[in-house]
Amino acid sequence: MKDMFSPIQDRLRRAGLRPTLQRVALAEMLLSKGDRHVCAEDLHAEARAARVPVSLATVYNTLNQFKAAGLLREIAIEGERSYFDTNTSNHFHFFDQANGELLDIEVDGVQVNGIPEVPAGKVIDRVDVVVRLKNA
Amino acid sequence: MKDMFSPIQDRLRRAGLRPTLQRVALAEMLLSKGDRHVCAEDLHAEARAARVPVSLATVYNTLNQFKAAGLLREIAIEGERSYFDTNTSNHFHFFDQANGELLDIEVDGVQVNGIPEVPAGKVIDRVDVVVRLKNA
DNA sequence: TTACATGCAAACTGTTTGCAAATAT
DNA sequence: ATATTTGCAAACAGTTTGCATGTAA
Repeated sequence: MKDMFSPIQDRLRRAGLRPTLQRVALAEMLLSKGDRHVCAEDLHAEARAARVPVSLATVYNTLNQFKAAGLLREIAIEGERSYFDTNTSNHFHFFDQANGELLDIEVDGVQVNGIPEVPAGKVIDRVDVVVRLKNA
Repeated sequence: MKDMFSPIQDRLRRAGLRPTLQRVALAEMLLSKGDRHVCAEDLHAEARAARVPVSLATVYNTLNQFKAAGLLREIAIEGERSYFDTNTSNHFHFFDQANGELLDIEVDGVQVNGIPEVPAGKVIDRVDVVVRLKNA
């Protein structure tokens, strides 16, 4: 049984990241229970609540490393904190301005048409769509 | 001639803001030369260069007041600084990730179709579209 | 004359970093 | 054994605020 590694450990290794206690724990929380939208502070609190010994600085560093490795995506929402999305596939967001909540919109069926020509020497990396909601 | 006020002064007054020296100068720079995308630091530098006596704190306060008054709009781009857009009409943006530049996309012809039903009790406030560019 | 606006410096928030101790390979 | 990672506290950037001074009405 000595070569049994968890899928999370393998995934970190493949991303070039050593599967340390903290990284495995954070990756487990982020990547194994469906799509999530987290900020550093929240994830840190959650980790501490789960008795994972990790500092806030390490949570920040880890989120950035995961983002650089393509395991997470940063969401562009104006405001104080940075948010990260565990869904790295092509999709859009509802943003509830009343409570700051984020919801995924699966991209099937959503289309953006009529985007004008991009400036010379540039190509489209991706298109972000945020549907801002307010109370009715 | 005693009732000759500049259009900018009137506009501030109508927004419930006293047309002080600083506010008039900033409004002039922002609202009278076409659409602009500015951050506080840049606007402050520009004002100082134009010999307008204004502190950075006042630039921040003024941008927030103008935003609250609907004279400006904040743009949701992840990153360090906040950006404000003098174009408050319905439009989208190109965001050049290589240099952080923003460009307006006029909304004529651009359409977003197939947005799913919004959660109960909520309505769409507006839809933000950011087309992220990278070098070809 | 009175309420509001400004400037300054200090406070604050979210985030990053330097360095010594701990851990993965 | 060695390179990497961690934690802590200090540093940092952008932004906001408290208070005394100045200005608009």
